[in-house]
Amino acid sequence: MQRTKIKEILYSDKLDYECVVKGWVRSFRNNQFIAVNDGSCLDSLQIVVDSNNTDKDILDHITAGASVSARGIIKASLGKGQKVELIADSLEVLGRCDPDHYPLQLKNRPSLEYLREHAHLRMRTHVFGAIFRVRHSLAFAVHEFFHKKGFVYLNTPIITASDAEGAGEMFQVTTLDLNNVPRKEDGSVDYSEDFFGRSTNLTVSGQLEGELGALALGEIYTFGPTFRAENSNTTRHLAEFWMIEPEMAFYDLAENAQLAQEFIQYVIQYVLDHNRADLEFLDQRLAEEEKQKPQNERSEFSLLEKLRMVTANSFEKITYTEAIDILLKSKPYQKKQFKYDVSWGTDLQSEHERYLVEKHFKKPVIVTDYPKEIKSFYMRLNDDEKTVAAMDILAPGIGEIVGGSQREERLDVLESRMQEMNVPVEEMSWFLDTRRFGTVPHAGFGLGFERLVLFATGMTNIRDVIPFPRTPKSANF
RNA sequence: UCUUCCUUAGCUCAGUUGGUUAGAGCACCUGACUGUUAAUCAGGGGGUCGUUGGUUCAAGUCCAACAGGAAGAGCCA
Repeated sequence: MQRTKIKEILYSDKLDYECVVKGWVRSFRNNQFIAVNDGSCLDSLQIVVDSNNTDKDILDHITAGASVSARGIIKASLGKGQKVELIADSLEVLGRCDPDHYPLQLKNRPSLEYLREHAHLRMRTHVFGAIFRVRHSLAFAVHEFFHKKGFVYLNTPIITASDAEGAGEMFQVTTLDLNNVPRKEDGSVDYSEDFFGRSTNLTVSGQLEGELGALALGEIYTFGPTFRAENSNTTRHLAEFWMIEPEMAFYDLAENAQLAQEFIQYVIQYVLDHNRADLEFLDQRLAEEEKQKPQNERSEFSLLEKLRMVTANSFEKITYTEAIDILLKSKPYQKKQFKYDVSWGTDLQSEHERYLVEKHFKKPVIVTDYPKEIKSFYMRLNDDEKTVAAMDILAPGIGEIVGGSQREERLDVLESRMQEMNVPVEEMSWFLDTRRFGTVPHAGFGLGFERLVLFATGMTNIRDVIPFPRTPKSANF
């Protein structure tokens, strides 16, 4: 008999039918009730066993973490905690779980840090089960959103020879023997002997290749792994993360910002519609965590309230110049509570972004038109020649979740910007070809998928929303 | 990379101004229990106090270095 998933049983009104259920034991109560979870949903199914008529050897091995298979009839539950339960006719232990050595003792509420060190098993817990089901739904919604809009999913290379992307330190990819590196006469490494015949790295962004796609297919998006070898030790940075990068021909900055907002609202609405139980559980988890904090640090909204606010309201849209004005007039600035000074021309610091998003507007904020000196060479120069058509979307609790811009499509302007910022023009000739041959105005943005998952789940550490986090000094599993 | 904090039983954490044999809850083991809901009840076992060095009559407690972890900053998504 084929197994039935627990989700199907719990989310259906059907009764009095026979089925087979397989999963992992969460708890065994009163020598009679086994709570079994199979990962298909947050809740467990209660299996009722007649212990007088069950082999003692089986009963002795019904322990937390053991895997079991049970066959029986689904009945309306006599107890109060659940609607239905499985009255078992037969019960089998598929895989024993020695409770003395099993690292997950869920009744002890192990800390997130402890679970992080046992990442190979943490997906069996309520919290991580919920997180990774929400993560899946978000990924699915990303593809659905772009597909419905007619975007082409483009796979940009993971290994790249371009070192001019300028988005951060790169991981080198090589098959050279590091104990015996071939050298040229001048002592430098001879990369002509390397696998690709040149120096290569893991990608830090698929944007430049994405632009090539957009200037042929119209609208494309990438969704793939991205690598930064920065020594960043924060709750919002990973060395390996997943980035979504749409790139659109014929879009200007305003259309770009509009798309980004629509996109975020769509995927959040998708999980509100499809992951209700998981989000309610994460909402409660966050509420309990908030209770531990002092009153003035607590969030005034619950997770579900925050998510509904994001889908229901337009994001606030301001220019960099307006943001500086707001900050200069703000109480913390006038009371000299900011650690960093505020002045036109310098980048917004975390404390400034947090003030704008969490105190002033209390919702996601799109900041546009930054000074050209603090942004990348490929962003389109505005007519004032001081600012570029850039946009960052700042989210409460996360900070920068989207970074994007209208791209510089004018060959002469782009070349002079590259020279100003010491970007090797010759090496980038393939990129400049798009501007030489049939250039068009276009725009795009990058969104850190894990930061989106952070926002949707209310988790606070990015290492808890990716199954196997890679951070400096840590690449286990 | 910088700053600050943390490391005591399998887990979560107490441990006073340095002072005898380092505690609790849960988990675990033994037993009881057929309507439990993180089941409950009775009994039991379990510790090189992160590592190394130092101060002291005496260090879980004070000092230093190292290791691991966390928070914040910078960089960014």
